[in-house]
Amino acid sequence: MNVQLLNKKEAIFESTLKLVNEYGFHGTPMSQIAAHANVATGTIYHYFSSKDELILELFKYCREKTNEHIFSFEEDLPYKEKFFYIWNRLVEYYVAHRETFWFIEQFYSSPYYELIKQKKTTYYGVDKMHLFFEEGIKSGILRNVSFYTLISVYIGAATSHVKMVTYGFCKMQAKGREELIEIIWNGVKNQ
Amino acid sequence: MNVQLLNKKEAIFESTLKLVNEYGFHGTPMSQIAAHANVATGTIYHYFSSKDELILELFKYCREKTNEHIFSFEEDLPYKEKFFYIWNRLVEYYVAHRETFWFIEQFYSSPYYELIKQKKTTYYGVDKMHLFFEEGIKSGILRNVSFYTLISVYIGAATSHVKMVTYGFCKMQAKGREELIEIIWNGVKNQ
DNA sequence: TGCACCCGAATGAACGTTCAATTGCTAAAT
DNA sequence: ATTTAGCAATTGAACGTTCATTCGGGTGCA
Repeated sequence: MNVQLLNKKEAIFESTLKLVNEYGFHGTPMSQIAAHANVATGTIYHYFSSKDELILELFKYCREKTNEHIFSFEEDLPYKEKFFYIWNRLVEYYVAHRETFWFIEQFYSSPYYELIKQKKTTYYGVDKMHLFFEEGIKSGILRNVSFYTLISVYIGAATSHVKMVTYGFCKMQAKGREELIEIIWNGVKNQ
Repeated sequence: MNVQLLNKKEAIFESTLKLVNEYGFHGTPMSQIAAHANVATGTIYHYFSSKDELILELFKYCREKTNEHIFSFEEDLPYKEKFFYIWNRLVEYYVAHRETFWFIEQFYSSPYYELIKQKKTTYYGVDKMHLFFEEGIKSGILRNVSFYTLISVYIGAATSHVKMVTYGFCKMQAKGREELIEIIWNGVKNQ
C-alpha cells in the first residue's frame, strides 16, 4: 500500500471522526463522509467492507494512536513520577484530541463495543496498565487492591476530567488536573 | 392524564430504554419501539412530537429517577457516612438498573447532550452534589479543592466501576466497591 | 357533540451498498 | 524503448430497503 492510499484511508478516518462527533454514528451518512474526505462514496467500500467495519477500524486506530502517546516514558523514573506522568499524558492527549476522546467514549457506551468485547486478543493498553499497577503493589508503593479498582479511579477520574474540560465546565484546567492526580495518588498509595 | 395514559407513556419509555441499549439510538426504529410497547406507531406521536423529543424526555426521566434514589438519606448522619452512602446508592442503583445507566452514558457521549447542555435550568443532581461538597469543605472535613475536581473523582470512579461490573470484568463487586470508595475518601479527606 | 386517545397503512425522503465503467500504475513481453 | 496485459484504485449514478412521520378514520368517555 503506497502513500497515496494511506492518505485516502486516513482522510476517510479523519472525516468519520469529525462527522461522527458532530452528528453521531447513524446521523453520519457514508455519502457525507465521502464528500468530506474528497473521495467518491464507492471508494470507502474499497477500504472497508461496510460502515460498521469502518467504525470498528476507526476505533482501533484511535486506541492505538492514544496508546502510542501515553506509554512513552523513561523506564527508570521513580514510580510516583511514572504514575503522574502516564495520567497527565492521557489527559493532555484527550484534551488536545477531543474528537478522538469523544469518539472512543461514544463507541464504548454504544452496542458497537459488544462486537469486539469478547475478542481475547489481549488489548495492549490494558495489559500495560496491569503490569504497571502490579509493579506498584509488589514494591509496596500502592495499596494492595484489585486491578479493576485501581483502573476505575485512575481512568475514571481522567475521563471525567476531560469531559468537564471539553464541556467547558472546568475553567482552571491545569490546577484541576494537579488537584485530581494528587487526590488519586493520596488514595491509592500505601499509608 | 389518567392512569392508562401514564402506563402507555411509561411503556414507551421502558421499551425505548431496552431497545436503545440493544441497538443504539438510530438502530431502533419507532415501529419497533411501538411493537415492543404494544401500541401503534402513531400513538408514540400522541405523546412525543418526534423521535428526538422521545429520547430527550427519556433522558430527563432517567435522570430524575436516579436522583430520587441517591439523595434519600438522613440529614443528621455524620459527613463521612453520607459521603459513603450517596456513592454506594448511586453505584447500586446503576448496577441494578444498568439499562438506565448505559442509556445515560450513551446520551452524554452523543451529540444529543449538546441539545440540552446550554439550558441554564440548574440541574437538581449537580446542585445537590455542589452543596454537599461545599458542606464538607467548609467544615474542614474535605480538602479545599474545586467542585469539578471532587465530582470527577466521585462520579468518575463510580461510573467506571459500574462499567467494569456490567461488562463482567469485575468479579468481586462488593469488595471492589468498598475498596474504591475508601480510596476516594482517603484521597479527598483532609490530612 | 366534542375531545382525547389510539390505530396502522401510506408516504416520501434518506441511506447503505452495488456495480459497470474509467483511470492509473506496474511489470512482463516484445 | 514501446507495447501490452492486468490489477488496484476510483468514480458516482442507480437500486432497493428502511424508517420517521403523517393522516384519515375509529373508539370510548364526558
